[in-house]
Amino acid sequence: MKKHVLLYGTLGGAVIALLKAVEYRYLVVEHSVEIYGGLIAAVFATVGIWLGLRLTRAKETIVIREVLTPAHSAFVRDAGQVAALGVTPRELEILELIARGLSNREIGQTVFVSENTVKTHLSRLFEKLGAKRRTQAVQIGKERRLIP
Amino acid sequence: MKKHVLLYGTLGGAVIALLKAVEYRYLVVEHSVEIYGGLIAAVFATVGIWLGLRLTRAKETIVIREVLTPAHSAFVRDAGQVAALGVTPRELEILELIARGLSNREIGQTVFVSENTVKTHLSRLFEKLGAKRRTQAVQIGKERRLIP
DNA sequence: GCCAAAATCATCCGAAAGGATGATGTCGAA
DNA sequence: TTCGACATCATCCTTTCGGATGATTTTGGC
Repeated sequence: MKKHVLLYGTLGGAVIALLKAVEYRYLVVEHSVEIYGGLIAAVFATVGIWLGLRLTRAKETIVIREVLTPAHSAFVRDAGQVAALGVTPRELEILELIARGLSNREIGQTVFVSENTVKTHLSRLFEKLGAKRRTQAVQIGKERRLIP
Repeated sequence: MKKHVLLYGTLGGAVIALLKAVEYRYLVVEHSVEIYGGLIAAVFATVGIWLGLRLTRAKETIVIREVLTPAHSAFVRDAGQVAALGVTPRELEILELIARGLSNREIGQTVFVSENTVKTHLSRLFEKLGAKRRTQAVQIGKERRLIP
């Protein structure tokens, strides 16, 4: 949370500084309140939404997903297996993305972490699943009903 | 999304109107830019975060639609897809082994060909399926009913 | 506030995978 | 017999994976 506070502080400061600088140089000051107000509002609304999204991002992976495959019933994650293997939510999330065929880099980009982080998650996951390769991890994951 | 735009518009208008009203009555106009900027920033950041939270919360309320086809029916390879993509039997065979999590070397050993051969089969397969990685090939293969 | 689990990131290094290309060999159809 | 599809193998080179290790930061409970 500290990071966020800092972020806001800095951002606010920057915006205000920018406004001051601009005010005395290029823009007419008439009706500036509306203009600047709108500007600030827009910027902070954007940042706010972004932040809000980030805050809750992947809060819980317990969401049950439905599959379009017309041959199988709804997927229900086997919580027992998850607990027995000690697989964390993040690891599950990444396993799913691997099953979708993403590379480590792509996974990092979609969940907003570095490729390195993805790799460490994977290392641990492999160990927990007893897998030597990502394809094997996917196979085991499906077998144990960790992923659809 | 229209609702959000409207919401923001109205809110922005309200805030600015409020500011105007206040400006001419109670507050000193000196340094008002900073004060109002901060105010607007705070308000919109809050609203933004709140909105962001709402957005993701809604996303988590995923509905579970489901098809009621009987449990596992035997797998039937989609010959049409196979023909359409021009995938050869050997390539299919290897794709299945990949889906089981085998490495190229292991596949070569189980099918009695060299690792190099496996690789060329795979290269062609990837091209036909439009896959960049083996995991992706497996995903596509399952999707198109080339493999169970 | 403190602690443990989870998540984050990095670096080094070897192994595996993937791309590009060329060369045989086999077999069935034209 | 010639041609084309399929299968086989190789070499060179780049990218991606995965293992090992160490470290910091968040976070949830107590």
